[in-house]
Amino acid sequence: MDSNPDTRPYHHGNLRRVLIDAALALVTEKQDWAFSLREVARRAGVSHNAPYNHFPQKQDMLAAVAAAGFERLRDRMRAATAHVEPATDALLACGRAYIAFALENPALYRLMFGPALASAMGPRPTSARTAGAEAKAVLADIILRGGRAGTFAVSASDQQGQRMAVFFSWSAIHGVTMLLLDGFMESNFTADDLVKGLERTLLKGLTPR
Amino acid sequence: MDSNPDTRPYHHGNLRRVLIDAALALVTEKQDWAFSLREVARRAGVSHNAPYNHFPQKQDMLAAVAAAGFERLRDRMRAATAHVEPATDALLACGRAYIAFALENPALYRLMFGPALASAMGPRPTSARTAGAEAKAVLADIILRGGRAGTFAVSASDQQGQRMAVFFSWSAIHGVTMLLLDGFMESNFTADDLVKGLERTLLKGLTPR
DNA sequence: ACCTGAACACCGTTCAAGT
DNA sequence: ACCTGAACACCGTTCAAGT
Repeated sequence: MDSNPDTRPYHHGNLRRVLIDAALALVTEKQDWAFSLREVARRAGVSHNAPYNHFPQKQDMLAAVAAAGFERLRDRMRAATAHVEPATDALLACGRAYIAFALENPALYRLMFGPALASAMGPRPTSARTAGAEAKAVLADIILRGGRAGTFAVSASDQQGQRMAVFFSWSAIHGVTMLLLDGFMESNFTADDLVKGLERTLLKGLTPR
Repeated sequence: MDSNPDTRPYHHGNLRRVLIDAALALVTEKQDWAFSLREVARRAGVSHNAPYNHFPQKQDMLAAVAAAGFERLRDRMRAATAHVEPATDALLACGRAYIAFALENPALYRLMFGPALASAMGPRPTSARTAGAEAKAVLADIILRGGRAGTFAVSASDQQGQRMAVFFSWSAIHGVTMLLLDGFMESNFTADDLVKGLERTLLKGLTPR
């Protein structure tokens, strides 16, 4: 907001948030998640060392941006599926919203599943992983709902079965999304083909026989 | 081989291959695909500019390494599925070999689906994409075989249906693999759970009802 | 045709210093 | 507690020069 060095206070106040937003804007504009810390600092109007007061390493900033991406994705999934019944419809709507988000923000989506997670495979849960788990929870809600209503073949008492259903549903959506972004989907597929395939993949393992 | 500057010929002969192998070794050793061009050159015992005679940009070297990775994956898939009958067994064996490869070479697998493809989404097919298509073809072979034998519900005449089946099968395997590498799979899943889930995901959409 | 060495602009990170 | 500026080692890329 206040980028004039004469009026800008020495202590920024909420630099952390400003830096994350600047990074998000950079990723979106250049469609490349490989931004430099210095460029983000320039965007935010601070010295190239100011970020180190909020992120010990560049990797931590990447993780924060990835977390912001997961939060946006989670909100999209929630908005697309709230109060949608039956659960089969909710699951498909969730998948469509998920893919739409990735197609609108391909570089951000790659960042979310890329460097931030790759180097954070240690025991401590990074912010990115926590935010990812929240997006996953939206999917879990839908599947549990469907299980309770008898729409899906997952019993409310079989917790391991529930976890498996959630994981493999997410896998299916994530796999389609990634191969789509990577250009491995035949270009003559129509949007209808995609929805039909998603339906097949997502529901076939869940619906009672 | 001949790293002694006195006996090594001025013209290397097969520097391109040597560079790719050095990069592969670096990725494997450091478990990080973000190697530097200069480090690869040092490994190969040449000046930091020698690679530019074989790769116009660093990105092209990344693509070449990714292509080498896809070739290895393709060979693994072939070895695990050649002469395996029926097609259901071949498909599951393929999925298991695929995941095993990714777990043994996580950094390489990330590279294959990461920066090399991300920046090469233009019209011209990069070496990485071509090699990826070859790995995909192994999957396609299995599914076509199963279709002809009546094991899978894909008719030999419905080419679009075949392509969809291949794409969504690959998506399922890729999605499971990626979320696994990213640590989004519950740690209490056993190998049996994984195989069971794979079976469900891969076969439910393909087997005749 | 293939490789080298100097040079350039840029980067992540550290450190002492300012407010 | 938060930010700045100088400094260091490193990087991708270019260019003129060697063989």
